[in-house]
Amino acid sequence: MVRWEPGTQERLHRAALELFATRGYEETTAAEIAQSVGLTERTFFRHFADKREVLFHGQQLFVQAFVEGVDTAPPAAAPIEVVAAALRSAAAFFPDERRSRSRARQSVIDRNPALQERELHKLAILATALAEAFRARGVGEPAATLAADSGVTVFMIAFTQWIREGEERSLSDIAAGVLGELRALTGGSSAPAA
Amino acid sequence: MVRWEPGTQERLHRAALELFATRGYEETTAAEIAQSVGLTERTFFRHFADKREVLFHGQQLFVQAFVEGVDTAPPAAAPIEVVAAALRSAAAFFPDERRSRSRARQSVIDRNPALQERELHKLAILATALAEAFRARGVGEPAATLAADSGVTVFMIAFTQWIREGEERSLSDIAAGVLGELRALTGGSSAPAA
DNA sequence: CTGCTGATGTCAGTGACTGACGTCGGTGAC
DNA sequence: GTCACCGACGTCAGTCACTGACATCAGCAG
Repeated sequence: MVRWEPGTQERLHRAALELFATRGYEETTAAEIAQSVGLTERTFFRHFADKREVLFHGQQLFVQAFVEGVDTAPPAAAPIEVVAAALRSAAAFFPDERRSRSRARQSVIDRNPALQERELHKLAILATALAEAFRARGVGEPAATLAADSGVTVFMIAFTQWIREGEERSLSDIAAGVLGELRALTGGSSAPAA
Repeated sequence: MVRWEPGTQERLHRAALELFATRGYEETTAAEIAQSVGLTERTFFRHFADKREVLFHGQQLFVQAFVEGVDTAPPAAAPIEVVAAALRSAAAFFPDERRSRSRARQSVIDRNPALQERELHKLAILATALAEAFRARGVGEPAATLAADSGVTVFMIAFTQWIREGEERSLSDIAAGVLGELRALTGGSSAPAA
């Protein structure tokens, strides 16, 4: 018999999402989350740096997929093509089955400014990692940062659309369309997909 | 004789910046900031929603300048031209005399993740306001959001460069250059300014 | 059997914030 | 002139996020 249940962080993450969704983020204390899975507040804070962080458990893999999309793009690809490749790689992390769960999670974040701030910070970290990946391919500054930030912006616009009620296209398809709009906006040459 | 000194928020803002810069953000309590200008902690929190907010006092005018740049651009201007106009308007808020003070303030923010989160949030609010201004001009979605986000991204890259030690170009000039790089990156037509 | 390790519990403390209520010059109605 | 009201502030008590220090104890290596 094991002394403690395994997967502590995952259990806390699920419990937190559940409580935040039903009772609200501010109305839920860290102690309550911990108690709901049979742990103490102190243990909660050993696993997560702060109360917000519990909602972002597992994001690491997503960032990794996004960055790998940049790393594995053909060496000769232009930055904008690399962004497109990274977008496809990142979008693969959100198959359609996940749409409903993603929507629920985003709803919690959208309802609380403190959580929005943390999300923005995570995206900034992602953009920093992407910029570094671009530099590793030989892209200079400020092009690397511009490409990274643009990629994140396009992704978030596409993601927001993806979880919208009634939307049925895949995240990858939506992202490709938004990237086309960006090209049209700044370059003026390629028209956005219909 | 007045009962209280005027300009309470401004005094708190200055005192906070001073203390954060010398002692560090986390090592400075809200009560200390308040006491340093002869007030109590309770009064501090009547003027600022939280401890971070004191550092962002006055940002409203900057956002206003940025948005007005969009509003006052020629009706026929293409979105990318409108972004350029908004950038000039926003950059006018940071004349070269302000470079040193801006650098000091940014240094405080860069040293603390909590402050970075708040700054990101402020930028997100700015981007939202800009997107609304674009929509008011008849720009649809996602173009409006893309233009707004791109404008903010370009501004921040330029701002970061502007406060760099040794940099002597004006913020406006730097921003114009970065915008050119963005066009080159996504459109591929116009080369960045040398 | 013994000693060490790692995840957890317990406890006490700090600091960010908040609600309730009291204080008191300044101001306008009369 | 006075008197009621208002607005900016002080005081106090309380909650909750978070932290450091120390204790506990099943499992594992020897």
